[in-house]
Amino acid sequence: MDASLLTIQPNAPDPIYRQIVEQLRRLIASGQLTSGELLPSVREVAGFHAINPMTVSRAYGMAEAEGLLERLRGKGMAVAATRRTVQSESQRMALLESQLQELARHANELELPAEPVLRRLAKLLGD
Amino acid sequence: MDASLLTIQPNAPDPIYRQIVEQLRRLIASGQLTSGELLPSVREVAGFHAINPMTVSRAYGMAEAEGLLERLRGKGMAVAATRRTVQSESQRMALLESQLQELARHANELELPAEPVLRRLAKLLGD
DNA sequence: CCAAGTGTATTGTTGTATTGATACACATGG
DNA sequence: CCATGTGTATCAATACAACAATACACTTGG
Repeated sequence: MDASLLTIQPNAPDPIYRQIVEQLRRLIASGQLTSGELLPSVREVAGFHAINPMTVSRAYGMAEAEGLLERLRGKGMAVAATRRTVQSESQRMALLESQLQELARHANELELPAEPVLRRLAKLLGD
Repeated sequence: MDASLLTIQPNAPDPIYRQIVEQLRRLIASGQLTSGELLPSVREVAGFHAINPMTVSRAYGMAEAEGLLERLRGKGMAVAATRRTVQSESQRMALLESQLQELARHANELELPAEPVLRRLAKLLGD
C-alpha cells in the first residue's frame, strides 16, 4: 500500500487519526488491503500528508487495538492475519448503517421525498 | 414549537450547539417551522434536555447570525420573517449534498455495489 | 408599576480532544 | 556491530465544549 492512497482532510470536522482508522476499516473489509500486507510507515504517511507522525501512530495503535492491524516488530504494521477473508456484503453494509440512518433523519427533517434523494445517491455511486 | 421536538445527543461527535443549529436549518427549510413561529425559550429547551441554557443561547445566536431566526425583545426567538417560503426541493437537496458525497465515498471504499445501498436507504426513507 | 418572563454578556472552571516536539526502545540487514 | 528503519511513550501547547453562577436590559401581562 502506498501513502498516497489514504485520503486525509486536515480541515474536516473529525480528527485526522479517526479518518485514517475508518478508512483502514473499510479498505480491509473490502479486501483492498489484504491480510499480511505491509502498511506505509508512520513517517511515510506523515511526510506525504504533512501531518505529525504521532497522529499516524495513534491511528495505527487504535487499528491494532481493534484487531485490524498487527505489529511486526522492526518492520512496521501489517493487516492482521485474522483478516483472511473479505467481509460479506451484509457485514460491509453494517459499516454504513449509522451513516444511512443519519442521512434518512436529515432527509426527513427536510421533508424531502425519497425519490430525489435516491436518484442523487445513485448518480454519485455510479461513477 | 415544543422543546421535545429537538433531537439532542450529548455524546455525539459534534457539539450540542451545532446539532441545534443544523436541525433548525432543516426544519425551517422544510417549513416545519414557519415564519414568525416562536421557539421554546432557552431555559425551556435547556431544562427539557438537561443542558446548559447558555449552550442553547449560543445556538440561537448563531441561527440569528445566519438569518434563520430573529429576536423579539422580551418574547424570545422566532423564525425570521425573511423565511417566508419553503425552500425549493433543489435547495433542500443542496443541504444534503456533502453528506451524500461522503456516503458515496465510503460505499466505494467498501466496494459495495450501488443496489444494496440504495435499497437500504429506500427502506429507511419509507417509514 | 412590577413581578415574571425573554435572551445574553461575563467570568471562571472543568474536562477533553487534538496535535505537536522530543527522545527512546527495539529489530532489521548489510 | 551498528546505522537505519520501525513504532511509541512522554510531556507540552492549544483549542474547544460545556457548565455554573451571576447580573443585566428588555418586554409582557396583570
